[in-house]
Amino acid sequence: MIDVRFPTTLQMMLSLALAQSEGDILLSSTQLAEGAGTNPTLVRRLLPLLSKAGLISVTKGREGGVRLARPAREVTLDTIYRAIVGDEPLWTARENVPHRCLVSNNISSFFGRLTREAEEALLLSLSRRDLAESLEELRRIETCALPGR
Amino acid sequence: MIDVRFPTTLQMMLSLALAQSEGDILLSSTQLAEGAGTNPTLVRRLLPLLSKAGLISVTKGREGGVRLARPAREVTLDTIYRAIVGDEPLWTARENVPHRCLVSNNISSFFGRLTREAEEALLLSLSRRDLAESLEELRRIETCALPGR
DNA sequence: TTATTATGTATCCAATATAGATACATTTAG
DNA sequence: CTAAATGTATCTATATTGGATACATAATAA
Repeated sequence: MIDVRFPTTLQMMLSLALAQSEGDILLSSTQLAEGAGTNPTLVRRLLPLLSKAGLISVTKGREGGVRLARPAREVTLDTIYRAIVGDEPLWTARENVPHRCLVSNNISSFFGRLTREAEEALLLSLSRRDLAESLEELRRIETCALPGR
Repeated sequence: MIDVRFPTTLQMMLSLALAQSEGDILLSSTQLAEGAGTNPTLVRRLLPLLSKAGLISVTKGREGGVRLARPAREVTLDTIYRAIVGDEPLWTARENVPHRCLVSNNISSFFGRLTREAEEALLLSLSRRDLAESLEELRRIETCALPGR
């Protein structure tokens, strides 16, 4: 099964940014799930990760729900990625490689370095966008997609 | 199950680069598999991808085997990644997201752009290393790991 | 020509990770 | 106290990968 946690979380965060811009509205896990085309359980599994990272603020109980914990402009997409993925490296090498030659002896260290470098490049790319800017991009996309007349 | 095709392929390519530097030696899928801690079947599933990408040259039949098709200096790691991963995007968004609002209407386009950008950054990072340079790095790692006296 | 020894593939099974569904404990506002 | 939200546990279905076996195909040595 394909891992859709990052795209799903990103859509949740964009929905929260939109709700914030429309007057600090709280969204429930059910509403977030319907918007993202998934079910409330998955949303409720993701919320604590975002909450621990300080990106959202969650209120339990009646009249509770979810909102962004910071202005949309201050939430860059790399922090969302990190909140969901955690310490998991982008790529994982095979374990139990026998040590027999220059390559097999040191592939693990080498691959670790390579992975960290690539990850850094990836996160830097994500850090160039924030939620507010992304909402603007969504608006531009919607405008472009309108049928011409 | 964790996907180890890229790390495995990278190790195979490094082994081939080492074999090349030691006198254009051919390696069999069995030898490559033993070095990488896997089985010949997986290696033989990966070889055609590298071959189609023009990175290796494979000879069937008795006395056959695998060698690099180009000098190690001219094989950058991004081409290896592309050969194995193909067109598969780095991240895949969920399908069947209902179109109901600014976010859900346009998330698919937005996420596609984001993914392509991140992928580009990733490949650029990989393109900074080639196989020859990587062998040198393996040698440096091995030297550093020697116990001091 | 024949035996040997490579790769290329098909097939099957096992292991693993994620998504989805249900249920229920916990928390909080009214 | 009730209603309604999140937090979590558990189970199942599904998809993907890796490993094993077998065999077709190809090419070389003898």
